[in-house]
Amino acid sequence: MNNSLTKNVGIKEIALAAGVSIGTVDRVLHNRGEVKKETKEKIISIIKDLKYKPNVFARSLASKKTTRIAIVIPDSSDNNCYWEKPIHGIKKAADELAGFNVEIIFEHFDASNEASFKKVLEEVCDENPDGIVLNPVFKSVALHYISIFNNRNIPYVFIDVNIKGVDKLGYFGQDAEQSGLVAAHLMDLKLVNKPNVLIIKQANKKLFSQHIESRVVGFLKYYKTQLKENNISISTVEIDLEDNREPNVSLSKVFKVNNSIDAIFVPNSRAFKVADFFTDNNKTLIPITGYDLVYRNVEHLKKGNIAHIISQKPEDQAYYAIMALFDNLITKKEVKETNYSPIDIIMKENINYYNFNK
Amino acid sequence: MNNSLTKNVGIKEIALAAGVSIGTVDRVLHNRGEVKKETKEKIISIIKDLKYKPNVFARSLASKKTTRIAIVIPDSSDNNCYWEKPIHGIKKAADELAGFNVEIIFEHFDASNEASFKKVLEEVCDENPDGIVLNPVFKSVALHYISIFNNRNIPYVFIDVNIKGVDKLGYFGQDAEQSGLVAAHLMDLKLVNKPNVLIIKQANKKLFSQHIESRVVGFLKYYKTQLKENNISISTVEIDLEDNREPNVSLSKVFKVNNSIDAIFVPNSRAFKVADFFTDNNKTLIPITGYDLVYRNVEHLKKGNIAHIISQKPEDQAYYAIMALFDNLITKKEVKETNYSPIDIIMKENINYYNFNK
DNA sequence: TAATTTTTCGTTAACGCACACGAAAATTTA
DNA sequence: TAAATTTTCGTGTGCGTTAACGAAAAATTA
Repeated sequence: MNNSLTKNVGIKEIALAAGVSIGTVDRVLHNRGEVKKETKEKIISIIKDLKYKPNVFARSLASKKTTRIAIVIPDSSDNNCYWEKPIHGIKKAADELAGFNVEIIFEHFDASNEASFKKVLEEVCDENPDGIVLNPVFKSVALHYISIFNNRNIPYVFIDVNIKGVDKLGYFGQDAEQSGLVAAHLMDLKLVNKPNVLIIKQANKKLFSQHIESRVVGFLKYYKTQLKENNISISTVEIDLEDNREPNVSLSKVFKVNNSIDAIFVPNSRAFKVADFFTDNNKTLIPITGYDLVYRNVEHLKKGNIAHIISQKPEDQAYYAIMALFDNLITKKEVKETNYSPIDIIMKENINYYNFNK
Repeated sequence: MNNSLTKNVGIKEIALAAGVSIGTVDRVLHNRGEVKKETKEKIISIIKDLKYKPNVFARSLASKKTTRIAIVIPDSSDNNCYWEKPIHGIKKAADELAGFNVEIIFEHFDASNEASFKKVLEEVCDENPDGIVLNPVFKSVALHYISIFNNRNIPYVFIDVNIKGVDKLGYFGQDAEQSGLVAAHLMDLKLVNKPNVLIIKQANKKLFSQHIESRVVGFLKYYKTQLKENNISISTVEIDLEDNREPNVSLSKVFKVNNSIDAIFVPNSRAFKVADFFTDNNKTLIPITGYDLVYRNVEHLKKGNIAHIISQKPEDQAYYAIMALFDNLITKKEVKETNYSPIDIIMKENINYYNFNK
């Protein structure tokens, strides 16, 4: 439990070893020139030999420059209040980083509008921050700006949505497919006798999300891998939950045709709208499994109108993303490439131990 | 998102406002005397008014004294490997605190031996640390030493087990009773038709734990509050799971008498022993719900031999306890009195997203 | 009241690093 | 070769805090 016994070498020791002054050492450390080539090389090799690690405390004490971290996430609308969540994590990180000379540049865009995403990324480029936390929903646009970041040597991490094969520092989010498997298992616990399960997908193509698609894939996979394919009947309906008349219109139709649905899976954060449909119309409830602890989901969960919620700790994702990025910027500490957050299972009984944001 | 615009006040600003020198301010900050009563009070009020927060960097740069935090938890035996877990959290905290001049004094005792507990606390008293993280399993002994800590003004936090009504800084652990409710709900999902549920309690009286007792209380409460009392039959058996011949002997007996048990609830971390009983004897498995992600539980969970595990993030508990204590020691930041950790529901499908340690 | 002790306080040098300033050394120009 | 540049480097100050040292002020004693 003891910290390293060897005294940390500082720039003073390096200067001594190299036969120069600390000023010169400092110049090569921040390579701001004005050092003869040979001495520079000599100092560099000594720095490596002695395994110099700057004292972050002394550094942030002496330095007046602030590191600037940009955060690019969707704004939270009435229809997509999920993105309120990460803000709490951002605030927490900002609080802890206060005093570390860190400035958080907070940028948000309209998640249903690619142009808005582009505009925001343009602004980020202008700001030229030291690091970026990005929710890269629109892949092609994201890729364009990512190449700019790469050129400028600005490190970035992804949050919530991942893009593979790019030079990101890391990804912070959930294993979406696996979360679908969990949802399926939960339903499976509750259902018996070849049940009918309804999956409600988002109809509006503008809002297509690979992430949510993966949840459905995982859900279906469960029954395949469990060899229970023939033990269940799954139907799917596409509804535009952004439309205020929905899901009333569509679900009414569905239930007119098929009145024997035993459970519903909503692979996005709007399960509460489905629960509303049941309570508003005084229909007998059937188990609903949804995602994310947004306010209205929590309400229904507490009342028992929603059976399960899969949660992904969005606050933590934002918090850890920022902290990891900061650590990397300051101490060059490596960031794990994939940082999956837990797949939390929330029910009436344990909701109070998860619903933290004040 | 901008950090406070007001420049952080330092001891210099305080000195100016009080009309004294920084030396005097420093003296009251560390109350090392040699300050007139009136000036001391004046300075203290100014410190509060100006919301002074010491600059931890400058402090750890200048200070040569280390703050010493003692941690008192059981050692992990073969029969109780749960306590391996918090060590990871302790290591993580120690890592992050390295450089902040923090020394972790790690003390462990035999959880089945009150004298060992007493001996360790005596040692802690000799060490005279700046703060203590304590797992107060033996209440009466704990109370004795707690009064000593109070006298010496040594702050302490509880971990895993709580004692109410004492002057602790805070408690870090799970709401045990509520976790029993969750366990019951999980079983309820899986069972139908007036099932027989067996609860396996720890027989050895030396190991009595209020904490584990509460889990059973919560479990039973579920069926009461759900008005399902008459819809289930619950039997209890006391087995000393520390005994190597167990649970073989006792469970064999139980199943000889009653062969229609549908599920088993094990309110401690040794569900794997019960699972062993089934696999070793080639008995048909029934759903087992247990606690804690110790290695052998995880193995069984992955294979499907254990249905659910309730987890309580022991690493986090230790980590947060230490960090909160440290924060309080350094910045006098208040510690929330009750810090419940989430009641995590772990199944085969999401285990990989929780089983973090190395 | 003067001398002595005790209480109370201000000054100052670190801690490890960043960076401005100016000086010495090397190079170029006249 | 002397003067003017340019390159290369060392010195010194400050970041906010700690803590040692010693000085001033107050209290006590003679």
